[in-house]
Amino acid sequence: MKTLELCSIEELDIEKTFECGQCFRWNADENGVYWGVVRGFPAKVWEEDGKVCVRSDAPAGMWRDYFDLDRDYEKTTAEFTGISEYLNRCIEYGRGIRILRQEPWEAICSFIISQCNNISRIKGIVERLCALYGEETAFEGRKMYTFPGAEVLACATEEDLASLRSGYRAAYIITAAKSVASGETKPEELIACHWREAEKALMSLKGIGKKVADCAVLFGLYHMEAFPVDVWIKKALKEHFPTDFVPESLGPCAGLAQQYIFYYARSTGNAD
DNA sequence: ACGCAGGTTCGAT
DNA sequence: ATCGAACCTGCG
Repeated sequence: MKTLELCSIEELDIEKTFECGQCFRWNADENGVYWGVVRGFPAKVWEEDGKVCVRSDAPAGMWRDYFDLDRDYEKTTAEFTGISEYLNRCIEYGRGIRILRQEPWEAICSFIISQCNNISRIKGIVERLCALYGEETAFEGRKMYTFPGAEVLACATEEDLASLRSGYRAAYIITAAKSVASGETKPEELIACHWREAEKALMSLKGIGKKVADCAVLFGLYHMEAFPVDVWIKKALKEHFPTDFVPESLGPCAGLAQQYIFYYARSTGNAD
């Protein structure tokens, strides 16, 4: 077990990053310390003396990758700064957010669950899923669970998943799990190919439409071009962007812009 | 109580 | 192509 000083709190704002809606398994305790499990490793993350610290057994280098720390966000953000006053405000408001490089299957499965749900319920379902089918690992006196692999869920039936209370999404989870477990869907290939290809492949699965596919492509397959459009983004686009706006105009990291807009729109609209 | 929540599918025009 | 309704569940 080791503690790492990861980066400055300017480079990474853990609260914004974990609460902006891109992930569902990081939870803050009463001290503002975040607990989660990444790629099988339980961990906690906190701020101390202007630094972000992380404690875990994960191999060196994993956290820089997970938090996308080798990308220059100032430079990336500059690509879509100045396009509109509104977008500038979103960028300013979301400064410190980083796009997490989540596990492919976890992202696919989590965003299937996210459809037509609010964040607290999504988190509840995901937590029950991990407790039921993930591996238990002890960490600083807490029981934590890994995200179950597709091969495990591929063997489950809808009845098996009933206790998750995921509703009609249970069938979608199983379909996707079977596709990944059988090798019909190969996440590594979807990471390597063009993001439109990955989007198309995911959309061929039942229960995955454009929005869920784009979330998985952005957060789990690391294609920063993807620009998921949900009700909040739709509303923001309608109210603050020209009618002929296309996400491609934001450049190769449109997905980051999406997350700034989403976070701002949701935080200032209402929220759960 | 009853509509709605980070959508998607299916059947009817 | 486009348009609703239906789909589980739970929270306000």
